[in-house]
Amino acid sequence: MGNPISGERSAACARISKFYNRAAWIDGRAEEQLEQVAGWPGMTAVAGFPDLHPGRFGPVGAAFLADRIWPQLVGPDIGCGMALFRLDLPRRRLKLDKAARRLAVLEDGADLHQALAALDAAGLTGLIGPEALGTIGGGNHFCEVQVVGEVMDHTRTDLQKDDLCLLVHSGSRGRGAGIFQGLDDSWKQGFAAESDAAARYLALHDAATRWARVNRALIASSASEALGSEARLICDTVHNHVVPHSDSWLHRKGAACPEGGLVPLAGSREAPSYLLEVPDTVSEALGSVSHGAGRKYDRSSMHGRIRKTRSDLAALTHTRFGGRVICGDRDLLLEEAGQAYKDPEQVLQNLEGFGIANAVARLLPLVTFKTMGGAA
DNA sequence: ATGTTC
Repeated sequence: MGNPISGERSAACARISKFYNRAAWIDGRAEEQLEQVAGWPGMTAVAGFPDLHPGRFGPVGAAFLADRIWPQLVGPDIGCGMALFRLDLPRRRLKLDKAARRLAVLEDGADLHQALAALDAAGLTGLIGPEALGTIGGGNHFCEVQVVGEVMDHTRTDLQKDDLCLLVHSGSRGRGAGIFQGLDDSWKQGFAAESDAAARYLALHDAATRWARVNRALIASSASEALGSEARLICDTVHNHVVPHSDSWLHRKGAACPEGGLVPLAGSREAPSYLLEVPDTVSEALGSVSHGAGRKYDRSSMHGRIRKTRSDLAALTHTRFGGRVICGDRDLLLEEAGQAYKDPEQVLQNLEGFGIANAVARLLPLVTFKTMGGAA
């Protein structure tokens, strides 16, 4: 593996670099999307990562460099990302069922005073309100208590085996979706970088991205307080955004932007997550890396893959690691089952094989909090 | 993804 597998399909098509090999599980429709987007006007480089899977407006698990701004390549959940924290709590003091019950406070969101103070500290007062701040949301979002199973690289972390961590995956909730839906039709051809439309979008996008980061911090704060602990940030990495990059615009869709050279790779409730270090030495990767295992099966097909008897559904709330899953929404419970996701070990193997990431620590899921309610 | 989707 050494170099990314790249191909130039036509003069008008951006260079496509694929950071996965034949051993990776890649849906053919996602590759078609990758190739389609590479042909969009002004597209200069595209990178596909091993968590690649089909999305609504384009593939997820990819980064796109263009001379203009394409809001659909960021998608509705502007600023969505993953934040990893170390919990100041010995593993022996974590009782899974008790912890699972206590995490129900996440349903309420952040305390209003705390939310307003956090928004103010982020310079968002007057730009964006506190509503829904501190809530996880739906879909693939979660707040998960994890235990360090192994540290592979002690030079990049002070985490130790058996330390507890918190991995928070959430975004800008209704904010990003509102910004995206509020755009007029001109976005379909992309926004010229110097246009007023681009400036308006970017101002809203940047505020939503900062709000999402505050959201993840407040989720971690509520969760750690509920567990009688404190959370110390290790890294917070955005995977849906557009930012300036070498005189162009870099769009990340389900592709993580490392922070301090680190990024969490989310596995699933039935598989390990990883803390990765990203050397950023392969320019074709566009400063990006996989954000997780990536979906293997889409949501609707999961309804046909898992039986919906009471015992089958109950089995989904306990994992092979002895972990707990809190998800009162039955549809979401099976749509997000571990088997809906690719094998993160395989994703990691590809990332390491192409030299774009190295495992620092392996993290095992203990309590995956999704939502209390929504049961049909 | 979504103060949601009859």
